[in-house]
Amino acid sequence: MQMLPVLPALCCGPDTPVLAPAERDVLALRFKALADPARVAIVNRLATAEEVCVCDFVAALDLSQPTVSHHLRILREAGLVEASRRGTWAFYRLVPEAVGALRDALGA
Amino acid sequence: MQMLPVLPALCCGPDTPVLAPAERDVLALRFKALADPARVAIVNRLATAEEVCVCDFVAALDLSQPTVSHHLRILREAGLVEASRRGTWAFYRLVPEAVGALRDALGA
DNA sequence: TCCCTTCATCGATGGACGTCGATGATGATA
DNA sequence: TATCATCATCGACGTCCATCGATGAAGGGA
Repeated sequence: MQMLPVLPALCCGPDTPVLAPAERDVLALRFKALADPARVAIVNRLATAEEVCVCDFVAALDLSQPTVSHHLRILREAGLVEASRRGTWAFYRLVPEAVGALRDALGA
Repeated sequence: MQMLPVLPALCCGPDTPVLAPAERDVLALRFKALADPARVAIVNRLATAEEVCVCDFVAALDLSQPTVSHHLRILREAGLVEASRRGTWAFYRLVPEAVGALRDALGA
């Protein structure tokens, strides 16, 4: 069998539909929220502590208070954690559904 | 009961041990590998295609060939994908164990 | 041998990110 | 009211990252 000269050789067939750009962006945004050692430590701590106040994170991590607040903000905007103020302190806890959705994205 | 003035009030008890720094770093590095829409799309495509050549990624994503090669390099160094050259083309496929380990890190 | 295709690497550039000190907002205490 | 503690926001600085054009390495075909 002879090949057509205008179609020299193909490594793969026609492309299958790609993941929708919107889904790619939201998934990347959530993974980006975990793409930092400090934020990994925060989520890990919340996974076993139910509820943790900011001052505890500042004491545990070796970071300044504004930096810790910055990381918590990123996790909050990604929907992975949620905060509630009681008196002087702010307590953070995990959002299990968001973490579960991220886990599902990595395969059944 | 009256409180000691030098210990005004505490929001939480003594800190529990944090996640080991080495583990935090390696987890953050792998999540960072997924913290980009292009790389999310690459992994998603590999999850349903078994083996895909670079030229297919260049055609599917709206990025230049060097940029695609750059993203594939990051995923390779994170251990999430592996490559093998056959003739002119380079084929990439997923490393299921690495993806599974990342999924396990998000909860049992 | 020469040319073409595929892919990786290099160098540069613009933008995003992590970090901190300073400041502001809010609640508790005296 | 005045003061203190907790926490969020702001502004700035240094570094890392995504992107591209240009170049190089390697293989296939004429």
